[in-house]
Amino acid sequence: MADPSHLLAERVRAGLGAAFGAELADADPAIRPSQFADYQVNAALALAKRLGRPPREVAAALLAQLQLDDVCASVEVSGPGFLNLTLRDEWLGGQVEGLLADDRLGVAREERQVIPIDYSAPNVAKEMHVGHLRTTVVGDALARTLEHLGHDVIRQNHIGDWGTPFGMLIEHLLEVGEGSKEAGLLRSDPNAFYQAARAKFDGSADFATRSRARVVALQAGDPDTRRLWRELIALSTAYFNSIYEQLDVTLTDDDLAGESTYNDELAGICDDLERRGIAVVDEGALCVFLEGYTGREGKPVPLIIRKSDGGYGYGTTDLATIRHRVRELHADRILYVIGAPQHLHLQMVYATARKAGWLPDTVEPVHVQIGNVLGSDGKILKTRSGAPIRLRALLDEAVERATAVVDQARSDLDGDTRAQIAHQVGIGAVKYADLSVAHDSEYVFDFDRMLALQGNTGPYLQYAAARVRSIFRKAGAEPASATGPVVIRHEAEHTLALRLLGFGRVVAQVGDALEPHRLCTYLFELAQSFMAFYEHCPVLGAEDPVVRASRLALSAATLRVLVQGLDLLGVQAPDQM
RNA sequence: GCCCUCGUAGCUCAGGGGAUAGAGCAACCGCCUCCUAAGCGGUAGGUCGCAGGUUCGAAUCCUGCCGGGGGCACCA
Repeated sequence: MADPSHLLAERVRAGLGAAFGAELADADPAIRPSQFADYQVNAALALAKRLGRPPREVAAALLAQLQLDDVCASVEVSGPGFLNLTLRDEWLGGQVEGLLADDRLGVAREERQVIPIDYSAPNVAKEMHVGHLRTTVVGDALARTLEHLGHDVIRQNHIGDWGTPFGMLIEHLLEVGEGSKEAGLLRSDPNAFYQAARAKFDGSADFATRSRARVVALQAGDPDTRRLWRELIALSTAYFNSIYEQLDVTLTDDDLAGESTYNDELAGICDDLERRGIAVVDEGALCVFLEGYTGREGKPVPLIIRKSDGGYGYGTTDLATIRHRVRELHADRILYVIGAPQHLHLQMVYATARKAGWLPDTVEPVHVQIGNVLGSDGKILKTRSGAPIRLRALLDEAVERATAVVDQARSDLDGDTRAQIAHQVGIGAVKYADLSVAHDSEYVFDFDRMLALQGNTGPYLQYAAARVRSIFRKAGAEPASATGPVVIRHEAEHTLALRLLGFGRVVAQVGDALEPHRLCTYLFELAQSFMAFYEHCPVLGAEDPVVRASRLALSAATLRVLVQGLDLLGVQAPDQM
């Protein structure tokens, strides 16, 4: 375990026991990062009252019993009763050497859980928008991170591939002809296809009638209709995949688990719930009423599982989905990386599934709420209102802007190399922008800020990694060959080393709290620490070969943590920038 | 009306019981004969929405209020 706070906590507990008796040995040592030292121990303040002694006296008594000489260069009582700990440079150096010898860089393997993750979930024949971008990017980062922690992640792309709009879409596809240029829009500009179908539906009573009939045929399993439906899906998934590829997202066709997957189970679910009295017919619809869910005027809010026209909504498919994930996939945790507005609905689905016995207490469903993306007016950014932003256009523009910068900054490189870098930087910038803010907070969408290439951004982290690589390129050495020994003499080295040791803890936190932005914050601070080190501590120019070897090792460790961390986020690190 | 969520520097956001509340952007001042200046160092900028409460200690926990956003029966 590379993270120093584990060891410090152990030592402080032992000290507490020695100073105040065994019954306090299990007290919270309250080790925290400190702005006045490497760490601070806050235990004395919390224990002062319990012991009936002044906090500073408690701190002094604890200090007298602490055995930290091998780890800390100084331990002192400070302020009202804090203990400030500063780690020994030699100890830190040894820990970094340990990190370099560890191919997991201090990330512990956790007890294996099966974790289906529901994310991305775009709709067939529709453009992916900024909302999809966020669930896709956040979900993918969680999938990568949990996998790295040793879990069995099952990606579930719950695409919208069923429902009444398909009558209209199929009729439109039939009219424009399969293989036509119009049909090809499904791959490149799905909204154009959808809107054309919609326009016909709204403008022609005859078309609308045929569309409705087509829905019936689709549900009845009419072979021709089914074939056309599959064609729609094939074209749409080609579009999704092209976006995923551009975004460097790990989703593939193997992860498709669309709504239609559960069609055959829906009637059975309804019958079962109705027979057991969990669902009742109300105003013609089959509903589940749950205690504690009331809406307007105190009226109970139902989870509708069968509409009054006999059709099924997403409540029913969501129940089928959760049952499948428990029964067939043997899930331990189920992640729903879905928009925050759906929180109530999901709570009701979970509660219904629990009531039906499909979701045992041992299985934890978690809604990873994705905050709405707002326009500059502070209102929700919808594709309908205002100028819709096509995801494809957004990604292309990100790469274009990066291209302009790379072309200008690195005219020495050939065109292909520059294009490759621009792609990694542009896409990385967009993904990092989505990942670096808390997933449940709403944020104001701003092209310029998202695509900015300075500050707390993906490109800043990529640049830090590129600078390390540049050092090794210049040295003609491989990072893997830089193994130390690590001797720390400069403050910037000390700070960098300390930072490096925190990686495993942060990754574990991300897996636990499901908050990738914590990893972003960590990596940004690591990159900042490296930048300061880079400015103040010449690596190749170091005269003392021992110092040079040590700094190379610190650089190598930084590179590995940065690249690994960025990889967990789904962001690539270019070789040079 | 009920429920969820947010309110922290001019802007975008971290921080979710501990010291003088942080970062980026924007502003201002410095730094390329030296491993990539997409960088580094510094200055300035905040009654943490308001009011109570709990606590030795509250931006953080509790209650109320104000303000923004969202949700609340057949679109998913």
